[in-house]
Amino acid sequence: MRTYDHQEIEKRAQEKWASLGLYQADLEDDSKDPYYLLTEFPYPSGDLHIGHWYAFAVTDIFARVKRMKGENVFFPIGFDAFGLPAENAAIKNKLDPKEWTYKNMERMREQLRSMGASFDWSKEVVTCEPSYYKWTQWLFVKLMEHGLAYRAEASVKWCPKDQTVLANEQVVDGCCERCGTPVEEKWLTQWFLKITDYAERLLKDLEPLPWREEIKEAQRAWVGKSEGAHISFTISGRDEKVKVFTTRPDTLFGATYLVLAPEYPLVSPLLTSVSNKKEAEKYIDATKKKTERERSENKEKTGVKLEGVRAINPANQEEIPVYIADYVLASYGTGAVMAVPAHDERDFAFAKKFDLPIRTVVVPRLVDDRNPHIEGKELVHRKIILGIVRNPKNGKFLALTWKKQPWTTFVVGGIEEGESPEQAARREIEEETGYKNLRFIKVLGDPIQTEFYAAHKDFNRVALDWPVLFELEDEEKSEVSDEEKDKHEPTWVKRNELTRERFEHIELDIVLDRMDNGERAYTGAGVLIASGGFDGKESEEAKWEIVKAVGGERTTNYRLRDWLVSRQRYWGCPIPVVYDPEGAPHAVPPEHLPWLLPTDVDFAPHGEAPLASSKELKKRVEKLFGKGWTPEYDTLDTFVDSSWYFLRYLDPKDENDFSDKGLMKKWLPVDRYSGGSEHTTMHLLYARFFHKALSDLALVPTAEPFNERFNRGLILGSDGQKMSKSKGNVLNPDEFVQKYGADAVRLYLAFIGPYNEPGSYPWSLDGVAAMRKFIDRVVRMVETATGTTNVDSEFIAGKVKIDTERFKFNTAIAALMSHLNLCEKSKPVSIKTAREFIILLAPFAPHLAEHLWEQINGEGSVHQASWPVVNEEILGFFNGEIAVQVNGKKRGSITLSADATEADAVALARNIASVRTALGGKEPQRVVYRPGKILNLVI
RNA sequence: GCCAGGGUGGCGGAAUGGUAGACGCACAGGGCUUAAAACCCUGAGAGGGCUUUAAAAUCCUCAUGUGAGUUCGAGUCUCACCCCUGGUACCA
Repeated sequence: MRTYDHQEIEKRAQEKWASLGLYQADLEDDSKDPYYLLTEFPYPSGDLHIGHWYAFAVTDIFARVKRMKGENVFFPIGFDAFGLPAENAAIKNKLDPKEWTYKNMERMREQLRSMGASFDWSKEVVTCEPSYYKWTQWLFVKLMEHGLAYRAEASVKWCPKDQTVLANEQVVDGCCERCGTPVEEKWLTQWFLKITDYAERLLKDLEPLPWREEIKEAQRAWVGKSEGAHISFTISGRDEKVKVFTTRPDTLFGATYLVLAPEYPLVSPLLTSVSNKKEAEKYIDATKKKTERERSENKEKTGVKLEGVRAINPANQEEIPVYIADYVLASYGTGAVMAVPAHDERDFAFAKKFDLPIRTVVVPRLVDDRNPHIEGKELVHRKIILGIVRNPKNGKFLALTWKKQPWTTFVVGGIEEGESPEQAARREIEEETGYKNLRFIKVLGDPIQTEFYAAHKDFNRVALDWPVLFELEDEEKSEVSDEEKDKHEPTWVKRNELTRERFEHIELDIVLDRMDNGERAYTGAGVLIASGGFDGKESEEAKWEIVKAVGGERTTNYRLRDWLVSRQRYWGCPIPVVYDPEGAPHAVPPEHLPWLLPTDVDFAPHGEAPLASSKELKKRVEKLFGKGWTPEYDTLDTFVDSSWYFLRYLDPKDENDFSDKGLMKKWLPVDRYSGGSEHTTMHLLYARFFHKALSDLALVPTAEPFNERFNRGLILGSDGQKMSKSKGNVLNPDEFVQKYGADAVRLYLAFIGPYNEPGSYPWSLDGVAAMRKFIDRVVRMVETATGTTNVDSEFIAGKVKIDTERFKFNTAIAALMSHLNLCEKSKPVSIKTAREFIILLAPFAPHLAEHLWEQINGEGSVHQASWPVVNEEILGFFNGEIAVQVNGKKRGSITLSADATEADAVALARNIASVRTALGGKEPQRVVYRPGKILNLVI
C-alpha cells in the first residue's frame, strides 16, 4: 500500500509551479545575488534515459537549495538540436530531419518536466532555429573578419561511414568518435578556427580555475606544450634545408640520420636526386592508403632511405643519411626529425632495424649522497671500470668487502692510457682478486658519470664509469699483492643480494637494468660526452648553447591543431560563405543572415556535401550576388553551436544582437557548469577558445566562460556495465518513475555517490525502492505530527546546506535520514518539526514536499520558503563525549561539561577500568588533550 | 609507456591528522498476521578471551591494497611497491 499517490501529487505540483511562474528568473533583478547554474543541454535523441535524469534532476537539487537561500538562480535549458543522428534517422526512415528533431524535442520537454526540474523554460534555446543559428553565423563571420576563421588545404581525418571530415578531437583511437569506423586521411580544403593562437592562453588561464586537477590535466595534455628548438640541416649539394623540431638539442652531436614524414613537402623535390625513386614513391603511396589506425597500430618501424641524398649535421658538419618513415608524423612539429638513436626509443628501434650508427652523447649523472663531495678536497676526474664477474656455475657475482671502509663493491679501477674498458677491467680484476681466466661478455652500455668522495684516496671524484661484464671460466688465480689483500677481500654474492642497501654503487640500478634488459636508449638528462666543446656540460644547460651555436631558434611547439569545423553533412548550421567567380570566399553580409539551410536536398551520403544538391541554394546565391557566384556547401561542426549557447540563454529572443551586453556583464562567467567528462577535451576546450576569441573582439566581458566545473559520474546498467543499446542494458526511467515516483528516482540518483567527482554507479532497483520507503516514512511522520516534541533541525539544516554546496548530495540525504530517525524516536513530533523537515526535504523531493506543505497548511509553495538560518558554529558541534586513548589506542570515553579542564578530563579518564588496566599503574608521561576531540595519555 | 584519479565490510559509500565503517542496500533474529507482503523493533567488520545451561553487556587482538616512515595519535601526511579506473600515446 502506497502512503500517497505520487502520480497525482507530481501532476498537481508541476501545474502549481508553472502557474506560479516559480522558476522564471528575473535577470534584471538586482535585489538578490545572481547565480548562473548551467548544465550541458541535451541532444534531442528522442528518449530521455537515466543519464539525463542524473544530469538534470540531481543538479536541480542544488538550484532549489540556492533559490531557497535567497539567491537569484538562473537555471536554463535548451537543445543542442543540430547533428548527425537526425540525418541518419532521416536517411534510414525517410523522414525530414527537422520534423524528427522537433518531434523529439516535444517529447523530451514533457519528460524533462516530469523530473520536477526547476528549469527556466522561458529562456529556452534551440540551436537549429534560424533565430539562433543566425547568430552562430554572425559570430563565425566576426571570426572570419579577424582571421580567426580561415580556409586551408590540409590533410584531414575523414570518416568513410559518416561521409564527412572530423576534427582531431573527434577521432578516438584512430576511429570516428560517433560510429567507430577507422578514419582515413584526405587532402581537402576546409574551414578552420584558429584555436592554436590561443594555445598558450588556454593553458595559462586554466591555472586559477577551481577545477579538479584531472580536468585541467586532460586539457593541458591535449594542448600538449613542449619547449624545444628548430634546427636546420642543409641538404648536401642542394639549396634545400630540412628544418626539424626537437626538444633535445643537447643530443645534436648524436644525430646520425634525418627522418622525414612521407607527406613532408620537401620530399617530392628531393625525389629528383634520389636513385631509388620508385621505391620511395611506393612507400609514400602505401602510407597514404593506410588509415590513421593502421598507421599507429603497427609499431614495427618501416621506412625507405633516400639514396643519394645526404644532410649535414650542423653541429659537426658530418654528412648523414636521410630517410622517409611513417613513424614521423607530418602533423606534429615540422614533419621532420633529427634521429638520435642513442637517446630516443623510436629512433633506437629504427636504427637497430636499418643498422644505423648509435652514438651516445649524454650519459647519466649520479651524485652519491652517501659519500658526497667534501668541500676543499681535490677534485679528480677519471675514467674507471666496474668489473662485474659472474660465476656461471652457481650464478654468484664477485664482490669486494672492504676492510677499512664499510663498503661492498664490484672491482673498481682506473682505465689507463691506451686501454679499452675490457683490458682495464681484466687487469684490475686480476690485480685485486687474482682471477685470471675470464670470458668477456660485454660492456654494459654507455658510461655513467658518478660523483662521490673517494674516502680511500681522500679526494672528490668525478668518474666516467664503464660497467664491464665477464663470466668466470675457472677458479685459477694468480698471486694477489699484500697491499691489495689489506684493502679488501673477494667474496661471492647471489644475484638477489645485488642491492643498493648492500652495494656502495649509486649506479647499481642502472647497471642491473642493463644486465637484465640489454641495450636501450637513454632518454633522461645527464652530462654531454662526444659533443665537441660541450663535453661535461649538463644537458639542460648545453641545450640552448648548442641551439645558439648552430643558428637554430628556440621555439615552443603545441600538439593542438586548429579546429576543423567543416562538415559534409546536411543537418547543421550552414557556413555563411559564398564564392565569387574566381573562387575566392566572401562572408555572407549580415543583412542576409540567417543564411538559411535549404530544404530541397538529397541527404543520402555519396561523398559530397548534401547541400550541393540544392537548386534553391544555387539560385539564391546567384540572385543575391550575381552570376558565377557559388555557395559553400559544408555545414558547421555542431560543437560551434554549443560553444556559445550559454550566452544566448541570457537573451534568447534578441533579434538585434547575439546576447545582451548588460546581462552578460552581470551574469558571466557561469558560476557552476555541470557536465560529462567526455566533453573535457572537446566542448569544454572549444567553448573556452570561442569565448576567448569573442573576448578579444570585445563581444563578451570575460576571458573565461565558466567558473566552477563539475564532471559528474556515469550510471551503469544493473549488470555493472556501461549502458548501451547493443548490450541491451539501457534503462528507461519512465518505468521507475511510474512505479516509485519522480522523487524516489531523484533521491536515489543523488544518494548513490558523491556528485562532485566522476565515478560510476550501478543502477539498483532496491535502491530506488529504499528511497520510496524513506519518503513514505516522511509522510507518516508528518501525518502523525500532532505532538509537542520539537526536534532541533538547525544542525541538519547546516549540514544539508554545506553538503549540497559541494555537490555532496549523498551525505546531505544521509543527514536527512538521520534526522528522520531522530524524529521517529520522538514520535509524535510537533507540527513545527514537521514543517522544518518539509522545507529541508523540498529540494530533494520537490513534489512530495509541496504536497505535505499543503497538508500542514503552509502558505504558497514550499519552494518559496526560505532555508533556515544556520549558526555556522553549531556545525563544529560537540555533544560532550570524547574518546580516551592510552598511547594512541582507544580505551574508553568520557562525558565532559563544556567548561571542563584538562585535569577534570584526566581525573575522569583514570576512573575507567580499561584505562587503568592500560596504564598498568604507571603515571602518564604526557597528556594530549584536545577539548571536544580527544584525550590521549602517553606512558 | 606517460599523465591523472582511486583502492575502506557481502554491496553503494561516510569520516577538518583525533572514537574507522555515518547513511542506505542486502542479510539474520524477533514483533504484528491464520499466513504472506507491507510495516515496526533488534543485531551485525573479522577473530578471540572471561562468564555461563545459553546469551548479552564488558574486555582483548587484528582490521581502510602491501611494506616502511613522520606523529602522542595515520584511512587521512611522506617514500617505495602492487592493483583498478579514466585520459593520452610513434607528439621527436
